[in-house]
Amino acid sequence: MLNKVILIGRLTREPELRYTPSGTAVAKFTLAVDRRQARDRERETDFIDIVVWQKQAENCANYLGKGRLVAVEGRLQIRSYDDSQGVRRKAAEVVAENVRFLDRAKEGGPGAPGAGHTAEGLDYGSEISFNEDDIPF
Amino acid sequence: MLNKVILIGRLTREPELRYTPSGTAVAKFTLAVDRRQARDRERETDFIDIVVWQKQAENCANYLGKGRLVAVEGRLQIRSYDDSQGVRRKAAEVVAENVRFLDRAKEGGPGAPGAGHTAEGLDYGSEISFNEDDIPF
Amino acid sequence: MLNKVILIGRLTREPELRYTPSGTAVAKFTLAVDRRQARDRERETDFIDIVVWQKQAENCANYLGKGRLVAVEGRLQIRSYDDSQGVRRKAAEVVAENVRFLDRAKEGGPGAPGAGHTAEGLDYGSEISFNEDDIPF
Amino acid sequence: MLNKVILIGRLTREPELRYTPSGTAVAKFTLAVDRRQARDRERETDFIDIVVWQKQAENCANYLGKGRLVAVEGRLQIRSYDDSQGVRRKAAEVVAENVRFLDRAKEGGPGAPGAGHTAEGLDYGSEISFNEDDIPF
DNA sequence: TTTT
DNA sequence: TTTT
Repeated sequence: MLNKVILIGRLTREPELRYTPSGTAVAKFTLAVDRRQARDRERETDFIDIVVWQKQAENCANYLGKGRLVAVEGRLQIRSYDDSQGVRRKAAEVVAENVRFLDRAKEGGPGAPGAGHTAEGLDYGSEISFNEDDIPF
Repeated sequence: MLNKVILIGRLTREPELRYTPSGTAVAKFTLAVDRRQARDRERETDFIDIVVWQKQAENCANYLGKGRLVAVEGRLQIRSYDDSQGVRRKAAEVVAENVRFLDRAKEGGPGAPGAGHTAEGLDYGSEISFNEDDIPF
Repeated sequence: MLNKVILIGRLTREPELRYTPSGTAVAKFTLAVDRRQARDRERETDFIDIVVWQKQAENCANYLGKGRLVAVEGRLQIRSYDDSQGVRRKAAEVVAENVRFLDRAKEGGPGAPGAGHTAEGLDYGSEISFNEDDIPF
Repeated sequence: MLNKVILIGRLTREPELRYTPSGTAVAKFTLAVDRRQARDRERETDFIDIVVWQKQAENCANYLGKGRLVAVEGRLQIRSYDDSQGVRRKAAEVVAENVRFLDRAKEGGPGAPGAGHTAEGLDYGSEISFNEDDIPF
């Protein structure tokens, strides 16, 4: 009924971009999300698989690279599949609805295809917005 | 950049439904959200104004009534306006992106226009969905 | 850095309660979380494993049963382990920080050890709270 | 019952730190949270008041300054009060449970009391953590 | 398999 | 009253 995940973490590698047979863009990457903890405990990290679709998949592939800090909003999806031995397995991933870029791309580095590219410059796709001045109350 | 609110609470009254000049539906209601607290402290409640747009506004007006339990997902919006004395005021409201109905309408009561109406039976509007079996990885 | 999950769904079975060697209570259960979707598509559901610790583990074991509707707030944890064939596997679960009971226990049914037990009657454990009347601004 | 807010934005000014009569630290600041929107629309921003208590209040006062990017997790609180004309008013603020610092302090600038201070170096206060290797399942 |  |  409600399934909402919000993560902030760093990409462990470049996003992988593919296309479905019908031509829809899909990107995958892994996010390293550090657990907050007492100073004296060794750091622990969750490595969380992210799937992004459509326009945002292409934005991620074009502008994100290893080590970049992002905020991901999405839903937790548990998929069941049979492995090569025919054993039923489960895979967990976060299907991102929004990916926000929280730091700048390094100059000339991977995920930095040109100067001046930032999340601000991206095409967010269509998003319906309303003007609250119109509220008839 | 990120502005996400998730609330669970009960409606304090019937939703009010209006239309903008351009014909877009808008509903408003107030949610009573109890704060969790120790048993011995008196109960405290936040009364939070909710605004809903379009199809969901009409769903809320048709199926929700006073006392109904809902989950609201949305964003916190702070509006500035000048009051009748010309003093600058601020108003806070949650602009709902999704309203989930968590209990059943009472038979024949307000917000229960007919038998068998539940959140499950509503038209959620268009929502793009992808089949993970198509993921080309 | 930030890892927040909020789910609403129904328990697929009774919670299992255990204790660590050091005596800490842990409960596990699975939540069935329906994906929202267009009316004509078949219903799909994510089955998400939940882990709860301490006082809340015991509350869940005492008051929750199969089919109960709950809201879970927690973090997504990805654990790595080696299976019986020595193959590295990953397990995903949501470590709950809060479990809210959204419907009443059925009379005399499982998860209903006595009359009048509701989420409202539970001991939430210690929670620091501040009185905003004290704010010195 | 559930009241969860997650924001990412920039401080509009230095945090103000005060103490209650009983000696508890409270900090206040305002977060500028840009709304995502189509490229051609003028940018709109919500200015959201944040209240932080205790140890985190002091961390914010010591390490944050104008323009710093943070993630805030908390709850939306609506307070009622009577203004100087005796008119009942409402104030909305987010009571932060966690404030994460998402960029580095500028060298020598305000909110940068010394070299090497980052969110990582802060004392997070006590946080109970469990070792999943202990899970008795 | 992993990020700062 | 406001941030990049």
